[in-house]
Amino acid sequence: MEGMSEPRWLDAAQQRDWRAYIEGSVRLADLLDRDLKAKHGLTTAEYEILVRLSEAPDRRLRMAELAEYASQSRSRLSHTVARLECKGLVSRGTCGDDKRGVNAELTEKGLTFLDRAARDHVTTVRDFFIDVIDPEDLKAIGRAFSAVAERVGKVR
Amino acid sequence: MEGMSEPRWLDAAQQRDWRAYIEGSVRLADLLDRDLKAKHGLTTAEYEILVRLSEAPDRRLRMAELAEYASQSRSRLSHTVARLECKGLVSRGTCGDDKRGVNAELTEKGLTFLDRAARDHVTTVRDFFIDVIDPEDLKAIGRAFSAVAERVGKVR
DNA sequence: GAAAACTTGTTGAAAATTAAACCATCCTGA
DNA sequence: TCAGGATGGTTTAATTTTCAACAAGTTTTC
Repeated sequence: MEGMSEPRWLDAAQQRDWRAYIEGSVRLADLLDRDLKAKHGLTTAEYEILVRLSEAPDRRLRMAELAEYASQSRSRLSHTVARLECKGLVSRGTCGDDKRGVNAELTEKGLTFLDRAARDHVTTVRDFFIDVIDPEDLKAIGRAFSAVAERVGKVR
Repeated sequence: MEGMSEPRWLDAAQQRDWRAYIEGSVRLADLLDRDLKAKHGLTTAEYEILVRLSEAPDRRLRMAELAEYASQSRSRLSHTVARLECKGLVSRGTCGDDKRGVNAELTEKGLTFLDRAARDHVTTVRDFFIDVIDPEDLKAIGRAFSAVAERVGKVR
């Protein structure tokens, strides 16, 4: 089966849009990273974990679920939660029914820490993303990336 | 100046769109990374460098420019180009006028290697991004992220 | 024309991420 | 019931990225 067919290349406009997306998203991610690190000593990955935990019932989730919500591999999550535990922002405990399971829980300290970080973060997101984009275009982004997430999800 | 004013939080729709973007973009990036690595042993960062070089006059650029085009720090670029040089895909030489300058150049081998990788890559981009998105929404993404890139650019 | 200030690119170590091996627990079916 | 296989999570090692310090070259300033 080595009859490699000619790929359908992107047309000029698609190419331009795709490139714009790559450049914009990389630069934005870098900025958010630096911002979060400078002001609160947090990685974006760490921040994401704190957010998901804060929204969970009892501010607690099993590692596997947390990994899913935060779009991280389990291995990565283990390392990152270990770091957050050192900082006292998260604590780990076994979960009742399944003895393999581990629950990560946001500590009191973690919650107040997150509150502060979230304020700054949302301001930056606004400054460099939301406020720069036409509201209709933002909706389009929501639609588009929901579709992408779903499409990619099927293959994981 | 510690009169921290209340941040303007995102409204429900903005929140939803922002989250969708984060999730979709992270999952897409992961997928593209894995795909490129599995099929060609390349990082996305490495791939990006090869692409920029291939488009430059004489397939050659100064490190600083390359860093700019590929949205990478100079340090990171140094390391990455070193790796690519080991693989024989890129070569480095001093540049004439400014003795501090270093030119990175795509080798013949690098070019043919990139050709193959690009085929597969564009196919995956199509499968999981372009073809999943309404054409009008893609245009919106182009507009929006151009604006974001410009906005972020000003602050670097 | 020389000192100060800045730019370019690299380096080495620390931090983070990925990949693969691993252990313990849980589930399934014969 | 118990053997085989799957699942959940951690761990170790390899790879990649970041951070800070640096050497060498250029520009500015006086």
